[in-house]
Amino acid sequence: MPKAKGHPTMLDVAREAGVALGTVSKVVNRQPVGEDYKRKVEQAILKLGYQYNSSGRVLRTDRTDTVALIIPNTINPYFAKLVHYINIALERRDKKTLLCFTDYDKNRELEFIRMARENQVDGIIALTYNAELVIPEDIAFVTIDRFFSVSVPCIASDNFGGGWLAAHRLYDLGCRRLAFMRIGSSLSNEPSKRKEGFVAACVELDVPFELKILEDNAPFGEFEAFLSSHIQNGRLDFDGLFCGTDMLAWQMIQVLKGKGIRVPEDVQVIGFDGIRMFGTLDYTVSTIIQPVQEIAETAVSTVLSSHLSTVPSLICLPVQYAAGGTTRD
Amino acid sequence: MPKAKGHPTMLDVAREAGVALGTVSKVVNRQPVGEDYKRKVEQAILKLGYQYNSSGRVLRTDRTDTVALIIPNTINPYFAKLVHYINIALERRDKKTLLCFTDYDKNRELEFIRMARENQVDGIIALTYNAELVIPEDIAFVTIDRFFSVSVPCIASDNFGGGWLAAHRLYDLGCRRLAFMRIGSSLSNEPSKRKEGFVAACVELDVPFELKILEDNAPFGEFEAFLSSHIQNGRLDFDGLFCGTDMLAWQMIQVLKGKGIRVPEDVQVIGFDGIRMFGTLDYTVSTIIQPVQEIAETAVSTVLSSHLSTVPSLICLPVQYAAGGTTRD
DNA sequence: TTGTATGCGTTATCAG
DNA sequence: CTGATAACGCATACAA
Repeated sequence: MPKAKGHPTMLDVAREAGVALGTVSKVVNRQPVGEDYKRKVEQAILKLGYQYNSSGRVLRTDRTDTVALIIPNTINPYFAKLVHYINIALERRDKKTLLCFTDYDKNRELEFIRMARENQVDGIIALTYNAELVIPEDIAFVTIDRFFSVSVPCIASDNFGGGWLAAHRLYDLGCRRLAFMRIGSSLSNEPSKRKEGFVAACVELDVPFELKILEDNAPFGEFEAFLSSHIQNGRLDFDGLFCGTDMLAWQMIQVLKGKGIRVPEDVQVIGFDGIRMFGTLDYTVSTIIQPVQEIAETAVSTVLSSHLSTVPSLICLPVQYAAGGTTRD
Repeated sequence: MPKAKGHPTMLDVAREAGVALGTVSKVVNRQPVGEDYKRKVEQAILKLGYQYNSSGRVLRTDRTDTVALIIPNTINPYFAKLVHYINIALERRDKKTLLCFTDYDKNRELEFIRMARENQVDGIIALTYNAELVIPEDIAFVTIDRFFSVSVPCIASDNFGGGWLAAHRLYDLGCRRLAFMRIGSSLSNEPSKRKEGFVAACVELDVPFELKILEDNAPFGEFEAFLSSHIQNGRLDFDGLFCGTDMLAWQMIQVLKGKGIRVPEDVQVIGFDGIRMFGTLDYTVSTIIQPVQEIAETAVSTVLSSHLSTVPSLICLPVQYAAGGTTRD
């Protein structure tokens, strides 16, 4: 009979079944046990309404089967998708997800890492823009989109290839003068290679191009000014625009429309990310699709196997183009 | 000196500092301790690189400071927003979020609840469409958008009021014949009250209206057929449309455009949820905004205080209208 | 105040 | 294959 207070434990079950504590543990963990014993234990479990309590095992084994996911937020649809597929991938491996939104706050990131270690997580997957982040060596750590060092595996899209693809696509669609726009951290992270790939392709194709890159805190109006400066007599002087993200592409399209420039008739626009309306409907703009599911899957399998220390330090996964109404294909 | 294997524990710190184990515990937990002792302990912690390990406390106190969040996915922007604000609200109270995506799978829901209890979570917040779900009585449980019983607090928007508001708004904007469309579970959950509020307002305003409600598995084409059947000579025979969600509103607008009906010139459309482009830009359609942040805040404070058993069983939070380009305001 | 000792629920070892 | 018992790291009641 269980003690008055609290739930029954394995010991209670053992007493009820008339077997030893260890036997109960084995039954619960599906280890080989005599048929008779197994049945007796199972009956006792049912009778007492025993519920397994993992905190004992955590203390004993240091295994929580939990992975911490550190990401800015889930409002941004790209992050939301990432969180979704990472959780699914962990779920499939019987791991739990401890979720941490940083809102780009450096202190919060540090606090979360501390907390995660305190909770003995089996690993950490982080998407962070914190340049100064010091990554603990004694815990499995995998980053997304941001390379820290060879000892910390980083998973990302083929951002360079995506930029290259965008330029080529615009060229193939008839554009002969291109522009690239982006906003965001001056940090040299993987997504910044989108520009490099774009520029490389432009040079390769021998097509003239413009670049407009804003810092995080720059006033948005600078983009408008940039566009205005390229409009002469109501005509834009470039006919292909590649934006660092779908969101920026969308915003720029609104600005262009406000200035009487038609998309895709006057200028064709390609974004990056592969965001869909409401997550599942049409693409918001023509775009370079990030393989979010593959990124998630790779991050998870990497973080769970990273004790092997034979994992590559940077994994780039292939992107893909999709038309979304802002190009003439 | 810590034992060769593993990290140093409080006992190691105590030995290093020349104090008792209990004293270390008190310093770590910020309980009153003599200045000298405190300093000695802190130095020892630094010297050994001691890291607090919560698994001991969990076993000892049964407190994990963790809440499980069970939700279909994070692809749907409404869910994504909810996850975001719930995590933030928990964070602010120094609680951790254990994330579980069900993808509408009933077995997964049950599995997650079992897992959550196994992990001794302090409470569960669930958004579920499972009608048969049996909610454990011995754990703090709060639902969102779905009322189960008076002993399980449910947090939701004022869905009835939202439907009422939508009809009134359309009327005020000049509409004189209305329609309502919705798709989804036949389950009698809180969101289904959107229709009731809409109907009540139509009756009150003495304005004629149509209803088109599809089951989850119904072919989408039925909506198109419905719209087609209301088009005579290229003109729609109603001038105001209220949809159960922003997503449906968006889809219907595409269908209408395909049939040559202009929005908002020929028909004004209002959705429900308050979804914005990319989470932060313009509203996707004119809409009834759900107070997601308040829902999150309320769910969290309720689940954390639900041992008081004085909490109300249904809390409806006020909604609000916002123009989003699909109405003539 | 500080120190000591016990127990939380489980796993794992080792002797029957 | 089973039974007894010792950890695991921490909190806390109780003794000093």
